[in-house]
Amino acid sequence: MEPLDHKRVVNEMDFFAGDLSSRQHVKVDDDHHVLLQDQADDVNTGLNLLTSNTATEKSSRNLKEKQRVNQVADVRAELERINAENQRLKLTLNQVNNNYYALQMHLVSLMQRHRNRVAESSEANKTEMEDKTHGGGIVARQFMDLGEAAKAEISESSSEDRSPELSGSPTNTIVESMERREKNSTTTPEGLPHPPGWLPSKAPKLITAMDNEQAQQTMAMIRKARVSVRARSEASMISDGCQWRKYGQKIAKGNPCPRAYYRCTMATGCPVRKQVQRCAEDRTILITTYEGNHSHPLPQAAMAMASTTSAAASTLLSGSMPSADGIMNSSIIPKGMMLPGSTSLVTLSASAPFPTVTLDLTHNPNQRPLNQFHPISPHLPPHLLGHPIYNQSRLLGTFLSSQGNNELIPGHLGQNYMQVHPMANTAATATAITADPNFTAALVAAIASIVGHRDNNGNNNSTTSRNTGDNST
DNA sequence: CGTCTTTGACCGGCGC
DNA sequence: GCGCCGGTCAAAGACG
Repeated sequence: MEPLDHKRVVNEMDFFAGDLSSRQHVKVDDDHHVLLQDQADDVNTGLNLLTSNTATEKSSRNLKEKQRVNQVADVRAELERINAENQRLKLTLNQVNNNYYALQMHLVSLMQRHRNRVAESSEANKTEMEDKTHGGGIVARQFMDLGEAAKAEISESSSEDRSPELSGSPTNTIVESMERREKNSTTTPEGLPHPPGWLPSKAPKLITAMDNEQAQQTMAMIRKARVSVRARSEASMISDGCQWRKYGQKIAKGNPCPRAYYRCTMATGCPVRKQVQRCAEDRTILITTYEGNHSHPLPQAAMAMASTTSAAASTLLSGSMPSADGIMNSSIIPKGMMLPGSTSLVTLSASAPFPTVTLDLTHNPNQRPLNQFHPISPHLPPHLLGHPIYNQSRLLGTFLSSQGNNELIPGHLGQNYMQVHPMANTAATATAITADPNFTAALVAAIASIVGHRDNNGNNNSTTSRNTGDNST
């Protein structure tokens, strides 16, 4: 707490000069009583402190006493305010999560219905064409099969029969995004107009060798699209709701910390892999890189992460791909979680070996490492750092550093828990949270990625590892 | 005994 | 062609 400016302690002091709406004021009334007063409802908190201006020493003593009282009141008020804010954020987050999930289900069901209709109509068209062209139809069919194979390669689990839960995985979203883009084309390779909802590989299509090659290249890129999550954690792996089995470990060049390779074991044959590695520069930062799409329903806890990462991956590959390393201010964070005026806390990289999205959930590296195993100890973090692995991401924003605030609301990606800490450290913390939409957006996104853990009552340790130590990283 | 981790071997891509 | 490097495989061992 900063020492008070005595000159300001005349009649009214505002310890939160700036922006908070529900802050408390300390008032000295006409009888020299120090009153704690809430700006919103003008409630006298009852801390009447008799003051005197007759003797200088008394005045000085009283002043110190006032300062102490002010400090206590300040902390108490902040505690209450943060608690209220915490509750409000939790409620909002729950609502947003529910809405997002419902929308996702709705969208997938609509798409499935639409595709069924398209498949039926194009099946009829195909039969008609084959009847007309005889031999030519055979050639066409061969190309069609190529197209089908290529498509089947990317969406290793068909989007037709996957459950709505699956649509949250990164590559699924990308594939759908591709399909949407191709749908926007106006003609088929044969020069025929596309029927509504025309899909390149679901509906019959003549694919030239060139098209096929390009398609395969694009699809290979999609398959390799990655989402990287940087989080501060002392555990060997962050919990994301899925079950993983370690299948390898390597020392990668440029980082003395070993990189661990995991594959999803929630279903046999699930192609999803992830790499876990500590940041070379700051070993309290854990970098988790996801690749592939799940071939099985995801639990709610995993859905949250999948939603966040899929939105990120989708943004990377849909629309304009950055020609070089760059930052896109697009809504990586699912729309419902994005606050107005906020920018994404994500860095995109297209020049990496694979297109990579980095969600940075770390913050000031000078902050002490957190006790990973404390159930409520999180540090959430808007501070964006570059991607250490590919050395190509850029700083998106360091809004708090510009405000001179190094202390943030405690929050981090815990092994089993995620909870906004009920108490912030300083008034500046509270100010930063409310004032900066970027922080709130980051908070929401990060919480969303692990919110399911609390729902699971802590019984959702994603790893099946028996390791208790951090021996892999 | 089944499951999982560890770790050296192996493979493929890429640059020189 | 060769070496480097990232990624994966699979045998062996650990663990409950």
